[in-house]
Amino acid sequence: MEQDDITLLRLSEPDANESAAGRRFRELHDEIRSRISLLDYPPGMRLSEEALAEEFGVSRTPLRRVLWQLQAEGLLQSVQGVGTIVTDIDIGALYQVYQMRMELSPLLARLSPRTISPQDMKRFKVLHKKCLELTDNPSARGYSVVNIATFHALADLTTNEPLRETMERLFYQTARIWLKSLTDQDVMRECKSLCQEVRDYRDAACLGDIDALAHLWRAHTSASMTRLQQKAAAQ
Amino acid sequence: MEQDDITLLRLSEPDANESAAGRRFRELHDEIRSRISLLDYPPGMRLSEEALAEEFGVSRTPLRRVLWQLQAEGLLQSVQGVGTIVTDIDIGALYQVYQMRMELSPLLARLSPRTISPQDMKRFKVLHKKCLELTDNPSARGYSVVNIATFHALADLTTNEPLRETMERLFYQTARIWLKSLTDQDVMRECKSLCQEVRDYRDAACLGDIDALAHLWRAHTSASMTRLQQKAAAQ
DNA sequence: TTCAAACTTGTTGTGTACATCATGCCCATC
DNA sequence: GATGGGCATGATGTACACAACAAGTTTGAA
Repeated sequence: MEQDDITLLRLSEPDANESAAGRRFRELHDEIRSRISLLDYPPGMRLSEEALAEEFGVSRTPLRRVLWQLQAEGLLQSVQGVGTIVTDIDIGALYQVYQMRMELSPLLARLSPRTISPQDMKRFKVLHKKCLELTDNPSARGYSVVNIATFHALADLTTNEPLRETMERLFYQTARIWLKSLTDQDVMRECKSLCQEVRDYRDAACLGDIDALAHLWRAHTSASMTRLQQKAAAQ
Repeated sequence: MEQDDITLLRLSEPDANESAAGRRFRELHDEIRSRISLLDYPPGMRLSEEALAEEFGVSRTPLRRVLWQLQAEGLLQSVQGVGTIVTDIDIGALYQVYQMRMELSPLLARLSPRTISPQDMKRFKVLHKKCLELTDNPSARGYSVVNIATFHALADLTTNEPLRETMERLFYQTARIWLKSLTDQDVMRECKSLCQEVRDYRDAACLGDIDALAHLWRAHTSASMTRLQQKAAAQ
């Protein structure tokens, strides 16, 4: 599955007239963002600029640009003398982001939607296949990989760049929260839930019904938020 | 009016536990963003990192962080060997941003709105007074100052940070477009239009009706877009 | 024994020299 | 006179040394 992880997660296609520096920046950004989202770098962890720079074979300067970008996106927080810390998110901010996401998802079908192509249908079919594999062998990390890939499959259905960028920004602010403090039982339940969700998307996509896709997305986002709130209240 | 410019435009309040570096970054960012929005740095202009660093009394390193941020916000574009260029915006991207902004403005009243305080009412009253002064002595720059301040007065009515940040980001992507290629007649007409717009906001604010404010905002944003399209079609 | 001050260590922030690249000018050549 | 190549110039990109700062550790005296 590791090879598929890459094809599922590496989604920002290189621009034709992108400079070498620009490409490296984007690759580093996506890589570190993945690690944060998959809890390789859990909230509260301190990252070392020097260690990361050495690992990626660059000096601190270009790496710091990446960390600043992730700080602007709300995933990192740098403090002089202390370090660069992976941010946590409190329940209040989480709720605000989810509220916003629920308002944005219907826009997928309203603002410059693409017509659903056979490639799109295949993409959702592959995602559903991954989901089935996942329910046979559930894992928090595997769940997150499919969850992120599903988001990108949906977000890529609009050609409205401001909408797509905003949805991506907000999604990654909350994506890692799911993996925190999930029991094995929770993981199993969430994997099944994701499987049903992706099946719904696949069916709507095969019908070419982007309006249905958008409303399904909103419904599932809302349900996720509710489950998260119930879990938070139970603790 | 110059003194009022400052009170109108400098709106990001300093955080209590903000580091010296963080405050300097925010101040530089707001200052350069203002210059871009007010066409002190018009689209296509090449900025010199070294010259800017010298002007602000810092080295290139902290200044480059500001320029990268503005690049991420779509206001600048750096190319090695050429320079840092103030971006222009094509009609297609402009339309996409406006579509998005029209969908976001109604959310002002739906996502965590504040109750309108006497300070808010006073803020809109002051804005309207500035508008009246502006119609007596119209200028493109004065129009833009009031326009930007009006945006912030509206955006500050929600406590939903993701919403506020997104609206701000999108607003500044299009704010400077108005000033480009406006005849004196256009400026006069737009100043009058802004005056009516702000009067509507003031009246709604004094009634404490944030729902009306949000819908007025959407309506005026839509009208602005329509006027802009008509002007583009006429050229 | 306790507590506080100094020190050590490791981090991010800043300044600066150099590398890399694009552009326009100048001059030799056709 | 036109044109193409080399070169000077100035821009951003990168690397590195050092400053500023916070936290833990040690050491000394009360």
